[in-house]
Amino acid sequence: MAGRTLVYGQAGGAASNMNSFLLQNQRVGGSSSSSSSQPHHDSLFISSSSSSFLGPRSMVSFKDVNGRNGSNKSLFYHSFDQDDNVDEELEEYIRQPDKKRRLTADQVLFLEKTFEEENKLEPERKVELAKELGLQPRQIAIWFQNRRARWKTKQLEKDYESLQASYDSLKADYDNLLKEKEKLKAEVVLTTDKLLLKEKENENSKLSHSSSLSVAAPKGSTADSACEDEASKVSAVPLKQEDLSSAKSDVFDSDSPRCTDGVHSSLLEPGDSSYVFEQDHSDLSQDEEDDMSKNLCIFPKMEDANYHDPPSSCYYGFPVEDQAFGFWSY
DNA sequence: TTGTGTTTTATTGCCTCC
DNA sequence: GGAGGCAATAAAACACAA
Repeated sequence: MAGRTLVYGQAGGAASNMNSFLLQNQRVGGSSSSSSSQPHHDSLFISSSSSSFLGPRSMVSFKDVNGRNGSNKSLFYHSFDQDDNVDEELEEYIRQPDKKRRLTADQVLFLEKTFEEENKLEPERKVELAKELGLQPRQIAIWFQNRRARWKTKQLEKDYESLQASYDSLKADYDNLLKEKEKLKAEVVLTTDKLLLKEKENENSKLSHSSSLSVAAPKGSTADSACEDEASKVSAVPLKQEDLSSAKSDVFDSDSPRCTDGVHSSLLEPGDSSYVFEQDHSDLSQDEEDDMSKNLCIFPKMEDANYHDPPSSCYYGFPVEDQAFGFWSY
């Protein structure tokens, strides 16, 4: 956009009115590093005979931002009428084309303060600032533009750090919950095992009682025998109330040992003396009850002909593991 | 002193607004 | 259509380790 490109070498702007400029060696964050290939001069006086404005290379001295050493005209404006004692070498250096000059620390400080108050400049304010600092309005605009870009970058970094912290915190919570889930899952398995063993024990006592009444009772299936064998190994431990409530509210793990031969129907036989617990949905909302009716398998009674072949996805009226832990998933 | 990475100043091209 | 803002980029100035 050529129309916007400012030719700094042309006379114009506030600084062009100056007869001469005092250049300082003061640089932003700069050190008078010996490594610098540039000549160092505490102050450089440019002859007023030089008719052309030095453009962005023009650095105007100002001793004190607060104006303690300022002139009447401007805090940063020093006018000198002398046009002699100018080292030609220095002048050549100063006039070097395409050489960038950094703003002085005081100039930057002043601009920073201004930026704190207003990060965008009205055209009038821009010209005013340019006069104050002895710079081209275009330089002021560029400085503010670059400053806004730096501010934006910093802001993005802050936002990123903030998001990172939030993520870390959430991740830690998530990990803790996962651990807790595994712990609870293990408890469920343990409780389920206890409950199964207890059932077998009850069933055994029932069978022995009935066999004493009917001597020629038929022997059960192989699975029955297996369960009986297993149950016979279990000592008679009274079932605690907490075990029952835990088993009621939790779910069974598919990995846990089980007998699917139908003896568990005793759990759901309210009339039976060995009835362990009843399904209580009183504390469930209607929606939850609906969900249960969809997802849970209502066990048939002993008389049901299909009783011995319950759906594989059903177990004790609880969803099988994959579904059972679904509501614990995140 | 030199090589290299960072910061600052300035340009360019595109976009939006009036 | 011109003015001004922004993103991307160039390049000088600067910092610093080896």
